[in-house]
Amino acid sequence: MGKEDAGITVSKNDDFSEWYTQVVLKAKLADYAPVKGLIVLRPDGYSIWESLRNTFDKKFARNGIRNGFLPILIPESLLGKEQKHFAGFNPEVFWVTHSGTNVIGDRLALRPTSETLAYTLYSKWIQSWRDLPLKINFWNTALRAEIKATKPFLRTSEFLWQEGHTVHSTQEEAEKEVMKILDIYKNTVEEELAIPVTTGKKSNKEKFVGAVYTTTMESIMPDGKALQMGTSHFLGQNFSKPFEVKFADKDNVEHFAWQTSWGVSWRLIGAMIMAHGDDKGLVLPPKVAPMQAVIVPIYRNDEGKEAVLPKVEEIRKELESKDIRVHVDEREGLSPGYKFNDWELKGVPLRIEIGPKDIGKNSMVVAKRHNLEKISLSFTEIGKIPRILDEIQVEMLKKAREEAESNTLEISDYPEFKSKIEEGGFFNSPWCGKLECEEKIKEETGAEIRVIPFGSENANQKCIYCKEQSISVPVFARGY
RNA sequence: CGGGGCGUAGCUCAGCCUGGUAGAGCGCAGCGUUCGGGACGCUGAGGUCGCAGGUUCAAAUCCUGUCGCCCCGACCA
Repeated sequence: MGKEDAGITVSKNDDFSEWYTQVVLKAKLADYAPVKGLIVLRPDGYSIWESLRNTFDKKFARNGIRNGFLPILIPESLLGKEQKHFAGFNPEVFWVTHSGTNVIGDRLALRPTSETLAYTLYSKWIQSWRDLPLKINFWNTALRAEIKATKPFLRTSEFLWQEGHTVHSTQEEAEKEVMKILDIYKNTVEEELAIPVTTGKKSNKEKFVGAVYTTTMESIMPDGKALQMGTSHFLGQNFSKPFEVKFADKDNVEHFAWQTSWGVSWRLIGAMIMAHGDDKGLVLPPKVAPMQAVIVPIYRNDEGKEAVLPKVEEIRKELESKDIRVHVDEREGLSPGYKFNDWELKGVPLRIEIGPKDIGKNSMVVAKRHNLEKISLSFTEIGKIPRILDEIQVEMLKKAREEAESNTLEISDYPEFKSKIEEGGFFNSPWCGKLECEEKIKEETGAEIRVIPFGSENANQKCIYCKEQSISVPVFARGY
């Protein structure tokens, strides 16, 4: 490849979709698998997932949630036990129908989600109020056949996620858990990935089919489309009844339990790529970056090399002692310019350049990936690096928040809604609560209710569609 | 599922119409010169032309079938 197409060849503004795919592939986060709709994670991509997983695991543990493991095959008889749930997933289930040449009678589903399997076991494990609450999280993959065009991380037929399943003795406690999880999701996504989210409830139409209600966090992407970042469901007794998840209370009366389920997927990585990337490639938030700083030594000849490398090594060790994930680019035969572009493509937050000039001045050039700013730091100021990384993390969230705000509009006039929806964005528009209006709006504009933000109840306005009294001001948007 | 396009080197593609030695650029390997924003020269490796049949003295090229992938229209994290 020549200079022109060594990096990202399209602009994020001109062809967002192509830009996204190129960043994923060229930054070496993932690659396509031999089977349509499936992707392979490469170490830099998987490392981001591991980082998120570690953060979530710590927060889950603090909340009394432990990890377990569930098998991938679920018999059809189990999957069909909760009818609405089953109907919702049926078109996209992969089925295993043979073992070798033998036909399997009760065919096996590759899990689209594990509620039915988990709760079959839960009903065995739970007998008494003393067994509650039961809170288990599962890191695994789910499989859902995607007929429509797929996109790495955003829509694939198999995706990495976590699914948490909790059981409680009271409705109140279960509902509290739903909110607690949503809160963990929100602060993790904002603090680690630097992506602002809007939390609230899904409409009845958009909720998880098996749930009493679904809480969600939604983000707006730079192309104006909404992306669901995670959901936390209150299941009520919708599953505990068919699966007989029952417990004897202190008064020795048997009750059906109250349940929750919740999940986030590697879609979060896709959101991170879209939210922060630019025309030079990926931009990683320091907290999840596999490498936080890369040192590029520069020298012309052996003498230069001998002068530069010991200093580079010294700096590397100092940074490592401060728990900075640092890498030295020792590749021979590549020009500094090539390396700069290469690391920018891969999104490493800080690039440190050390060459003969710097040795003379006792300083180094530090380039920030997120704003392409270059500063000079003396070798004695190396202690500032961790703080700079923290600042970058904060600046990235701030910038993403400003962008999201500028893409959020208050619109109560339907013609205006229709004319502006083409450009995308989050539209805060009053709604009467009726399904017909929600459906008509979707049909006529492609926009759906992404989230009804907490605290958006409002009876003082008129529904944007039917002009009757509003009950809330949901976020309408076109989605991924 | 309905409509269009494409399968030739690791990647992007030319060659096919009009059958006759399988090509280019980039990438890759070695050597040398380079090195502060995508350096250059030389040498070299790398191919069952998606697969299976057929026509022919001869098939990447023509015919038939088949498989796979990509793009556009109804569901989902």
